[in-house]
Amino acid sequence: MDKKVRVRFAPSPTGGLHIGGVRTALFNYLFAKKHGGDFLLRIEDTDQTRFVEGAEEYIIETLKWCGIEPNEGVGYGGDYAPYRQSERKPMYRQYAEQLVAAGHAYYAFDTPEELDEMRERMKASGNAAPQYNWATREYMKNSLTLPADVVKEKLAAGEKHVIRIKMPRNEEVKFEDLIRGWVSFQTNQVDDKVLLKADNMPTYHLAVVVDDYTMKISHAFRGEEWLPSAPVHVLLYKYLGWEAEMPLWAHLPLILKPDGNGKLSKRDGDRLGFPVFSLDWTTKDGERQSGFRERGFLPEALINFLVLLGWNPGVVQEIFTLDEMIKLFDIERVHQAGAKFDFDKCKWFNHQYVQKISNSVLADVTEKILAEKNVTVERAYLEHVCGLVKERCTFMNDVWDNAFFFFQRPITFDVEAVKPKWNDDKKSFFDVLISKFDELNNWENTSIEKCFKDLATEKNIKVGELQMPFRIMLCGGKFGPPVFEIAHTIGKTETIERVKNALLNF
RNA sequence: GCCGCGUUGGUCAAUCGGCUAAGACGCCUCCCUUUCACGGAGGAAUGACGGGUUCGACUCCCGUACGUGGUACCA
Repeated sequence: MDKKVRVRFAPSPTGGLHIGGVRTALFNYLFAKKHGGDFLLRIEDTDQTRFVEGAEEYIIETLKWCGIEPNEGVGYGGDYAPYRQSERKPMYRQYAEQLVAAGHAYYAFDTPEELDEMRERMKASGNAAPQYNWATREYMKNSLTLPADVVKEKLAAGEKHVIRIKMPRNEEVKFEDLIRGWVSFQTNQVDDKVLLKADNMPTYHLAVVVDDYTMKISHAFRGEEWLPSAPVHVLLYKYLGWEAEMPLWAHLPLILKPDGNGKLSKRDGDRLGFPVFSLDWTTKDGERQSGFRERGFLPEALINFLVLLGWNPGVVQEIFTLDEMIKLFDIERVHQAGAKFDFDKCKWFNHQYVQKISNSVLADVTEKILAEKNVTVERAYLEHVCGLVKERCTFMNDVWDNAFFFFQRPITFDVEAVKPKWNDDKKSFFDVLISKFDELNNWENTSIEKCFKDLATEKNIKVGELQMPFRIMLCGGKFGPPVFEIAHTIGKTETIERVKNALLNF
């Protein structure tokens, strides 16, 4: 690659960041790192969206949490500041005017009501999707139809207007997408998109082109939903005389809903019982959306899951570190088809990563949960317990559910699992067991087990039939690590107490 | 409706014309464990359809169907 690689992540801060956005950022990051280039964060805010409180910070925090931080842009600084669209407002007008002067764009004075009227009229006459285009613009109020002096007057009077691109007739616009190859469009299929709105803010179309050009972006990755407007962008580069500087485009496949139709939307998460946001997010209406982080996901797991959604390195390996991803990443190996979000697989990745984390980190997370429940335990004990139950934890915050009986006596007992086979022989076994345990000097797994089994043999009862009641006495139910391990961990006194206590319930 | 993009098991997917079509998630069976889980061994399950091109097509081309995106002074 001869040009310096510079990619950008340009979310609009309209709400939190959903995983589609995270994946776009991730691909940008991997590509930039792979080629030793820059990864910058641009914020596409507008007058309407820039006031969504905390959205920008949320985006930055997400990238930080995921470990895919930009090295330039909002929050990071750089030579091409400002990086916030709202702060670049003055420069867009200049380029829009340049296009008008060159005859590639024009002023349009139509009010929203007039536009609606036009669309209604066209619909009535059989046009299903009326457009402001080469045909209709002749009947509208714009600088193409109005006399020059009238236009001048209107502008001088400060009349509200927009600037629209003048799409040529019967031209073919094509470009080579990094993922899809050559894509072509007929210009009469696309309408005269608004470039500059009446409030002087650019639309996305003008903004991407101007920003990508002025920020020297070399490769532009975005969701597939932008593909239909790509010809507008290509033409804009041409009309502005920047054709040679046009970035290489890659339109990423969409992430689809797991249950059928459409792309995964921000509202799908809580509806289907899984998060779609990176972090917890409260919308303007006060609606709470849960995030992967708070749900107990590890960023490495989320990233690993997402990177494989729409991309595959062609090796059997599935668990990758960020560095490995960078090494293997190849934009041309990104799929063309959308991929459905699979929460089960996502959980599987998380389980894999939870197994890798240290007991100490797991203990940190668990400590907070214990505090909420007013349980205090020694740190070393906590870490030991974390180690014992880790393999059955899918989430970081699963320890309590799998280990509560290490911290407090079981409140309920699964008596149904014991009762049917319970008898006086077994009861007397446990009565004796208590005293045998009491005499036991060495409270280690093996000695507890030996003591237990020896007594079973002596009483002529199958060990297996005794282990289950023992487990239920200690944990309350049919779950948990090996019983003797539990007995060893909670200690001799506690074990004896629990057996005594349980005997009263059986 | 029109335009764009896509289509290998339920899901993520490998294959760059030679296929007895990898692997993973999920599901099922068995082993380990008289708990749950982990681990191990197996299993069921895939090229949308119809035409070409070719000695040979999942791979290339065309049509159809289906899916999906766009069709806003939203991004």
